[in-house]
Amino acid sequence: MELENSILNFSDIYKQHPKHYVAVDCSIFGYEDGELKLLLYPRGFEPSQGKWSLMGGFVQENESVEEAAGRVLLQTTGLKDIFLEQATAFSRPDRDPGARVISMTFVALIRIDIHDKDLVRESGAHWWPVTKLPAMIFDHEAIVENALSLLQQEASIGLIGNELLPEMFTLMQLRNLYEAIFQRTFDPGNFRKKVLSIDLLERLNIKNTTESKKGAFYYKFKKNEPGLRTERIVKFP
Amino acid sequence: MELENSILNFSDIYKQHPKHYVAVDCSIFGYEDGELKLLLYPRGFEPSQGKWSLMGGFVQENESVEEAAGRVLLQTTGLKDIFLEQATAFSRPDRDPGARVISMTFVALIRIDIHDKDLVRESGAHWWPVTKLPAMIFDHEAIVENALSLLQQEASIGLIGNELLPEMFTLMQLRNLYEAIFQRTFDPGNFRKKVLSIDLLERLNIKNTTESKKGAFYYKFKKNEPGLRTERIVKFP
DNA sequence: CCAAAAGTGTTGCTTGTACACCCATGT
DNA sequence: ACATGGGTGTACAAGCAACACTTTTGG
Repeated sequence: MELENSILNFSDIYKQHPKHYVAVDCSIFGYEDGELKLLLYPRGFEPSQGKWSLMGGFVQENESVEEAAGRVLLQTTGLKDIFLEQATAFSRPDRDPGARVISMTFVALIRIDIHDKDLVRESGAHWWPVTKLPAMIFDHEAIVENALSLLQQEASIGLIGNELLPEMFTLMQLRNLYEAIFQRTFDPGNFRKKVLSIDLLERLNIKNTTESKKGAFYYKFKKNEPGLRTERIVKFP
Repeated sequence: MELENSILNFSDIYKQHPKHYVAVDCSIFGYEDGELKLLLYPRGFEPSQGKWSLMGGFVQENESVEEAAGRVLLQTTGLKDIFLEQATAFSRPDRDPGARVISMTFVALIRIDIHDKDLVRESGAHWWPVTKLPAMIFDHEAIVENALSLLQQEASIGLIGNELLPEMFTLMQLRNLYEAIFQRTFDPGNFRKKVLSIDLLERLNIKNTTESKKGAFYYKFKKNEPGLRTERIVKFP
């Protein structure tokens, strides 16, 4: 981070260099009605007014980029302790026409069923199916593309769903989530066997009878399991 | 990146927020004498004088973080078009006691045999085997740990070596590289079959006779191959 | 009864892994 | 001759994918 330069004293070495706005932009994913969705906000001012934007904010003096992202998520969804993962930094000097802003991007997964819907609604935000995304400002489309492939990466080496599904879910719902993430189908029998083979789910003695005649057992994620991101769930690519 | 706020005009929205020093820190890996090595620089001034440091620099106004990393690499190794991959941002507000600096980190792979050895030597830099790294400044040890696991990730889903080995190499050398990266042994026969099964290497009609009695064919990476990071080379973890 | 999902079982193929075995040759 | 790595083959296990089949029950 620092070239040695013994003529300069301590603080001069930093002062030689420019400072930058650093933003965090979050690709917030949720799952609803069998679709993977992304939360976007309408930009309220020019340029690009009316275009859609990822939720973001600026990094302040006293916080890490992770803390900034958590703060933004709390402000916009009312949720604490959200699943957050650092993605790629986007930093082309001209990416934001308003100023030179370096953006650290994040993938956030939230359960649509428990977030603060009023908070989201009054900001004009909208959940967009990832298959039908609107035009976005700046390079946000590239950011989302990057976030999506990171999400697929995650879902392929570990079982995700704890962060996106309701507390209880059927294996069909979990499979539908994976089908939404990978935009392909999975064999129901094989998917079931694979998922149950890693010992991460716990079967409840309750059945969901609304989605099938026979009724399917609900499952939930075991507590205190170290999630082990080491099992291959699906082949990817 | 921006909350709507129609009272404020365009540029005020940015001016409300603080700016930050943004650094790039590169974990520069090379391969030599059967060992994976990391290039470190002695810090020339207090605090932490004498401790070792990753090579880094500050992001300037007119460059992306990738360009900044490339510039730093060129200045320190004399090499252009180095393999560079974004790793994680480190941003704890107190990570650098000199000032609040957000560091974007990179993994760089270079061929030790062709870099500018004089340039490196006169800066006091040293190639450290990754198994015997010295104490480093700030959070650089965490940065290196992160870089190492990213390197393993890369090596497990794609065939690396083009960036670390000489133009021509034997399969034993390639295997030794992988053994250095993963700190484990691989079965020579199985490794050979796996590596050759993805059609990325080209056998030359030259043999290396210095490392074995029988002599082993040299191989090189095929040109213009899209490197396809999609094949599993080794199981990881 | 039929459709539709739940759940289990079977089979064949691919891949990984351990290891045997011959080859070539410098010492 | 023998130790060493080069290179190939084999045999077994694990994982994956395709799909058959049985169960349950609402319409």
